[in-house]
Amino acid sequence: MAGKPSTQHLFANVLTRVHAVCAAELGAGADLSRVVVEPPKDPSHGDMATNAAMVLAKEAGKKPRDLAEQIAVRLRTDDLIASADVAGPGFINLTLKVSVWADTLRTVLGEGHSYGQSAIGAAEKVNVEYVSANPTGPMHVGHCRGAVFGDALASLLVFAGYDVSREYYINDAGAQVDVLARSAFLRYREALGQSIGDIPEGLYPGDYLKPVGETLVAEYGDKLLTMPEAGWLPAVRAKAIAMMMEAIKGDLAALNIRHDVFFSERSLIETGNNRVARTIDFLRAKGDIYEGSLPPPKGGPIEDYEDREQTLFRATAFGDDVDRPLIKSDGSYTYFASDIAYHRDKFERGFRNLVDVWGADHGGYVKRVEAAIKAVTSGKATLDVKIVQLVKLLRNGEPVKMSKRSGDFVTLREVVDEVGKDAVRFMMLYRKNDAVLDFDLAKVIEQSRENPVFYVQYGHARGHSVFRNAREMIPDLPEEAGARAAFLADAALERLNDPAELDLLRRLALYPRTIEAAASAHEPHRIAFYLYDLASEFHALWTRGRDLPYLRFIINNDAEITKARLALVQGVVSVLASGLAVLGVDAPDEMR
RNA sequence: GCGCUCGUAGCUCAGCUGGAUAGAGCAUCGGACUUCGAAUCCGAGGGUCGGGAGUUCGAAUCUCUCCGAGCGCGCCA
Repeated sequence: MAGKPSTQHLFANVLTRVHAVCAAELGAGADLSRVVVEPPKDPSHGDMATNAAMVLAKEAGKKPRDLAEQIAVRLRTDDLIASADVAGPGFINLTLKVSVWADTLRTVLGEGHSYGQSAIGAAEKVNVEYVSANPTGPMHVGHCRGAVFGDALASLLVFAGYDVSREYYINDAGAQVDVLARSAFLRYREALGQSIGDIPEGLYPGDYLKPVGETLVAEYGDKLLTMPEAGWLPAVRAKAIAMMMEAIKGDLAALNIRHDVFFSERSLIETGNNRVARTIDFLRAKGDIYEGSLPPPKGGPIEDYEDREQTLFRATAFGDDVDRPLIKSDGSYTYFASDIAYHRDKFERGFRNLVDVWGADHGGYVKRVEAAIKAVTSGKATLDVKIVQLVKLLRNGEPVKMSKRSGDFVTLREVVDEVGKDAVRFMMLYRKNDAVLDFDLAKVIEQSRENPVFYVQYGHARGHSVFRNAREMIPDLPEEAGARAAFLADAALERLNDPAELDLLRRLALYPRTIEAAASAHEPHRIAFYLYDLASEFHALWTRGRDLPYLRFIINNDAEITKARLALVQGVVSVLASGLAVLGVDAPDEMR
């Protein structure tokens, strides 16, 4: 937010000041891009450290430590900085004035739920595509990681100032939706009282198609029975897809996941506006398409392999390993051909930043789509494909058995019903997206430190427990968060000077930085880990009050310190709620 | 065979896009409940960051090369 005070992001604020000093020292032309200000690993090194002198020494023609000392001299006059010391190979360690931390808390209280918001997105348009599960049945548990990841990433990007569109690509054009239609037609006959026996191999056997059959009866009676397949298939297919998408949207709603755009693959080839054909023409005009044959694949013998001439996209010219076919032998487009047109459509809708969230089994597909995007946008758009790895579903450490019979998979809804939306969402995000994840149905509902979902939510609830207790002493402490923050903002915050309290304040100051780093890396898991750390420090301070009564939040004969500490608790609660909201996890006021 | 991803404490994982002595949880061992809910906290031990080479002031992080695991590999989506 352009109008916000720069003090909201303490690290950015100090970096600006360091930059100014470096420019004064080296001249305005100096390249400051590698200069960073970051929290040192070792707290004895101060509050922040900068590598400025080491990065700039070569350009300045000076020894790093000498340059560091020159920069430090100037920094010492800064009104935020208490001391600046040169250390190690040329680090400048900064200790901030104690008043900075009270000011930070005032900022947290004043900004409320917008504390941590960033402007790095500069209102740029970003398209995040996620889920995109085939509309052939309800969502199963394998879908949920990408769904949660994409949704949280989108929220994170919004919080970081991007203009985000959440998109779902409906694969409603391939052979699998014809199979869906035939499967639904069987259920239609069944609903008309015909005996259909076992579902033949190759069709979808799940009971979830029974309502589709019943709906078809309600709409058509027995009229479809007399038609040839070519007669009924389009209508049955359309109805089945529509009903499957409704089911999927319901499953997603159970996880609080929504999309702005549902984009139909079929719509790309609609008569009169065949965007696949147009895209192929476009590429052909650029010379990126040719007729030729490919060497046989190496993975193993392919049945009915036939060397034939086909229409190929010159993917190798854009970094892929092999050129890719666009048209099948029956004349229809390959999935890839549609996908190129789809991504080109995103570009034409004005998106220059594209994010696709895919499952691990699509990893081999990344290079060709990246190549296609380069070709189709002349390198003007960037695509970041986030691959989410497999989820291993466990119960008490034992793998959850899935039946071999297809159609009998573990549905996403079953998992959400068993452990709750919050546990699913948090655990899906409490791991890097490209690492395999164990999801234990028994552990995620445990109420213990072992369970990070609980641990973080409990931190939030504990804060509210303090407020409830405090009302005996301060009856007019407001219930509503914003009013409470305002009520506490004028407390004597400089009395928060215990090391544990200062640690917590430093952690709060880190939040905007964490948001920006997570957003630019497209890594929402960093928020989850940050929240765990914040909750941990809060729990620690809480427990210290038991051994050291003077550290308790509520001190009966000292209203001033009590109010200051309640302000600290409010800051913690506020940031916990903010981070949890980005992840789409509830922040309860009490645990039941 | 090729491509992508991963390899960090006994186990499960972080490591802030190259920073200082690599951190948590679990497990093991030892402590703290007449409290602001101990649903928690404090402490100890435990590491050739898969091996090797390179890039530079500086590498778990970047490059190369081996080893090992997972995923994928013309007209499936």
